[in-house]
Amino acid sequence: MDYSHLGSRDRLLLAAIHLIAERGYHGVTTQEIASAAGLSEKTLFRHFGTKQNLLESAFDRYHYAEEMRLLFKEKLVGDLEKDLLSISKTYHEIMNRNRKLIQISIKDEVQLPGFKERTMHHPLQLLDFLANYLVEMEKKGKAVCADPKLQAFTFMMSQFGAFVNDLEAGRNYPGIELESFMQESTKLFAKALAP
Amino acid sequence: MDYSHLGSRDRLLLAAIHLIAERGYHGVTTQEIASAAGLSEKTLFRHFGTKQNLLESAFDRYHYAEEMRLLFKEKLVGDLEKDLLSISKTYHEIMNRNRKLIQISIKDEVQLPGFKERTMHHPLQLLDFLANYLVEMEKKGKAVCADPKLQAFTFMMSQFGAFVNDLEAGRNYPGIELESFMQESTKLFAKALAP
DNA sequence: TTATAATGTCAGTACTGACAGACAATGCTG
DNA sequence: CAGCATTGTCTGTCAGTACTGACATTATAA
Repeated sequence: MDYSHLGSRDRLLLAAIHLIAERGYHGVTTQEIASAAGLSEKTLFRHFGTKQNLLESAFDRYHYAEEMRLLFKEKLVGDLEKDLLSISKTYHEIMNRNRKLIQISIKDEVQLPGFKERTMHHPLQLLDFLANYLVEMEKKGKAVCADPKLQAFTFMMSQFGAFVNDLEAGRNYPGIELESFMQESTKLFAKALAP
Repeated sequence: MDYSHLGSRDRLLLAAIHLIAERGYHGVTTQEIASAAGLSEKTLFRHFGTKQNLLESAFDRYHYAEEMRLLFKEKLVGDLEKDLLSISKTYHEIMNRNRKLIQISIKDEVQLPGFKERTMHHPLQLLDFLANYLVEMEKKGKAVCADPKLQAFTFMMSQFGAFVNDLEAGRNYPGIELESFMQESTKLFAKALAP
């Protein structure tokens, strides 16, 4: 990775995220992180004091919910399949942008308080948005939802599962691309939820 | 955990699985594993030689595919929703029985060659089984499948996502139980795949 | 140019963790 | 009981690994 155009602090943060996501918190040394950032170990400690604080600072880069709120407010067109596809695409975009932090949070060997909470806060919100959306669609007669929350949850789990599966370089199931999964899964759910 | 009724070897294996699943390979010491097993560290090394070999031995306990093959051969009744529910239940049973090993394999900080392969081999087989099943159902006029492999994949991903989500004590999404998820998700897919 | 801030170097501390050897204690088994 | 296997204890080695301090070097900006 090339971090050369960034300031020292950012280079250290990115190197840490990259390496810890790959090998875990205890699997990486501060020396390695510093080298990957093209800096000395000393500089790392001057900036962050401790290894743990370095990781905590890295997590402050996690963001997510705002975009989703925007999506639900502005981009949906009232067509079940198209909207689900929009949601799916936005979801994967966000997840991929933060994929390394999410990887770390899944591995989660470090018991930094609030990590999981912080990364889970946003999916929870998405679940709410989606369930509400389904209720709205039902009112318009464009969907039938006996249990909107569970149905929204099922949709999210399929997307989440595909994302986790894709985390490991996506080569777990040969011949299946994320793109075509998004198409197919939204088509399936659109049909399942259609009146 | 109480391993007192087992032999030393098994106690060590179970303790290792338990602790490594929770805190990761590098997050646990051989000393801790031995103590958790109620044995001395020396005994651990007498049995396994190295920490890595201990983990490898633990992974030999992973099994999976045979049950699934049996399920597809004998337990399916030709009703889409019922069969999907059977599959879902068996899937979660197996995954839960091996949940700690799967957790380790997901965290995967250790690059023990063949770990991921061994745990991924079986889901791959399940995907095949399921796709074939859908083709059969289509022939009987009980399902429509434009792309059975992708559709099977979507179903599996929803189950896998729910499983991963449930891995962390299932408290990520309050108020949603795995049991009702299985009901709802299979119902949804049955409708999506119905003619 | 000069003062100041940011970085590097290097040696070192304190601690941890995987693993080995020697020997004693305990069990089981014939 | 005698013998053998299993385990415990204690001590130790060796290689990391987070983190520090002293001092030198470079870059930046007034």
